[in-house]
Amino acid sequence: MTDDIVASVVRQWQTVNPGLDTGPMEIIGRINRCAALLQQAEDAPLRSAGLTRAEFDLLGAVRRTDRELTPGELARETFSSGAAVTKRLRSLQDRALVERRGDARDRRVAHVRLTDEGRALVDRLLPEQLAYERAVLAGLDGDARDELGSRLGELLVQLEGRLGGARR
Amino acid sequence: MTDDIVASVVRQWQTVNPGLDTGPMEIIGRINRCAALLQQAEDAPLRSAGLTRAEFDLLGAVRRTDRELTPGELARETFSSGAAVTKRLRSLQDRALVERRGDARDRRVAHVRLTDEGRALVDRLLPEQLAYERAVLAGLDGDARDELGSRLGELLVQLEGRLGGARR
DNA sequence: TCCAAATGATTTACAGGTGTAATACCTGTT
DNA sequence: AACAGGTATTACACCTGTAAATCATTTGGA
Repeated sequence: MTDDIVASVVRQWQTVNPGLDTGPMEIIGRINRCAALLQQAEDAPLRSAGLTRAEFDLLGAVRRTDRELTPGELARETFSSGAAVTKRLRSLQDRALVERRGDARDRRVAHVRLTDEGRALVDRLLPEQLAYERAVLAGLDGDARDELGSRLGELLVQLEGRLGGARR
Repeated sequence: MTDDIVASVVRQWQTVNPGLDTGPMEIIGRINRCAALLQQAEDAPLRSAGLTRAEFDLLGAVRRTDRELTPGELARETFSSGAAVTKRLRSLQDRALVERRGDARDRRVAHVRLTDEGRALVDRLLPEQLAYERAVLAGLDGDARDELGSRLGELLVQLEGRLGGARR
């Protein structure tokens, strides 16, 4: 049983400040650290396809909802600012991965959909990502995986409730 | 038992692409989502203290190791580029939170330490952060917390092994 | 009905942080 | 004395968010 980074960080804090209740770090520190490592690992294949993670998330959001989305909806769906979505859409449109269509009724809004190429790109990249993730998770046995997923789900519900988790 | 965001995203993918093995999303999607929500929540108190999260991480690294660190060590410790560390150090030094000292032997390297103010700031902010985290985690019972921490530790070891987790 | 104000969606302007790559400097070795 | 390798900084380009601007729609009286 080897130690992970967080365990050694916690030990350091305990040495330097023994009164500190470092309990939360064991969970939240690990979550942050896992997320950072995963992003680093998964960004490489995306970059080699010419995409940012944020761009991939945007394309994925359109793909999985299976209908046209407005920029505003995309901003909410991908948890980024409207301005960032605008810039990403321009770039993706220049590369013919998405198309914009104006709304007939309300000329303020636009509708975004994937081009065939955009859709094909997502459908090629997503299985790669999932395969990598599966490989990482193979180090845990099945019960541990199920447990982990459930517990994370409980925590995520807590977090969503505590922060304006307004959601459809 | 309510649904979290990831559950609904997974459902969307299953509807649109039933052949997809979305299993890994249940864990890794949740980790990413939790990390994003936590960072958003914890950045606010930091900003009101005039600090970036990255700056706080840097100060924390110096505080917990309890000795002077070089910029290079800080870059490795905080998982960011050397250039970013340089800029952060300048800014923190301008605010008198850290001090630089040149090495007598090897004049390439510098040694960074906290000023009294820097140390006081970390010691004021860290308990706040931990208290917030404790409040979030209070929604899970003790066994669930222990389980979650252990499982995340196992996963993190996997990830560190798979990526050059060179670590003391 | 008509118009002014309020509301709303999106885009543009600007400032700040980050990483890569190029640069400056230092050390130890041959 | 030159060079190979390591450390820190600077230059540049890019991405992001906040805030302001633009344009369209809806609303609430007169």
